[in-house]
Amino acid sequence: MAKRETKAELKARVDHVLAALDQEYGTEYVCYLNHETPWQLLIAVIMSAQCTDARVNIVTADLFKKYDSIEKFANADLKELENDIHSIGFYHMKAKNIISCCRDLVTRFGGEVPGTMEELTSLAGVGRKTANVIRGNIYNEPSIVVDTHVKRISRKLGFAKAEDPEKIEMELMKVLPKEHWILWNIQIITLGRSICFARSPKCKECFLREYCPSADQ
DNA sequence: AACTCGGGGCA
DNA sequence: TGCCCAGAGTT
Repeated sequence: MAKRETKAELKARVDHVLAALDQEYGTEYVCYLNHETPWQLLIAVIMSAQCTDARVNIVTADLFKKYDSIEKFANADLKELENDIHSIGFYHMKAKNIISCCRDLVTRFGGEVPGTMEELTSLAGVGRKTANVIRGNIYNEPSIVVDTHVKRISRKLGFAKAEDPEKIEMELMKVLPKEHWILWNIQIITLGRSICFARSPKCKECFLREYCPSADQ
């Protein structure tokens, strides 16, 4: 952008971007992580930190057969669980956090996954990103999931300029219509995996090209 | 704010 | 080989 755009201009551009995302990816909401229950989603998201959903899904297929309840995880042997999730990386910390998290779910929350940011982030291995996935998916709360894709693409589109994920969240809350938040998250992640790569993005093929100040060419 | 944890994918 | 990747915890 040559000159600073006004709030009205930004809002108009946001609307165009949302419409383009809807047209390209559709409005059907799909969660990438395999889960049948809230606690399974929680554990899957904890494991998804810094690795792809596809790899998490490979692990969870067997994992949720072996550990078919929160209590099984809460009483799991650390070394054994580490081995069970060995292929996803950061397995030591994640295994330790999963056990600690599930013990808390049993002792503090009656075996249920809580729904507030404070409660969720008090659990081991759960930060704002994971908490917002749960709030959005399980509790249908308006929640912006700021991962590296959302962070990068929000910066490129000029929707948020902060570096701190929590501040990005706040900036996006001001810009985006909240009924779109969950869908927007999924669409942005899809865009990030298919076109808007961190390195060598395919701007020429991007359907948001005309709305993106950072597009090449 | 910087550092650590980690294996898999890909050039 | 080297570099990147859907984060969170600790100092």
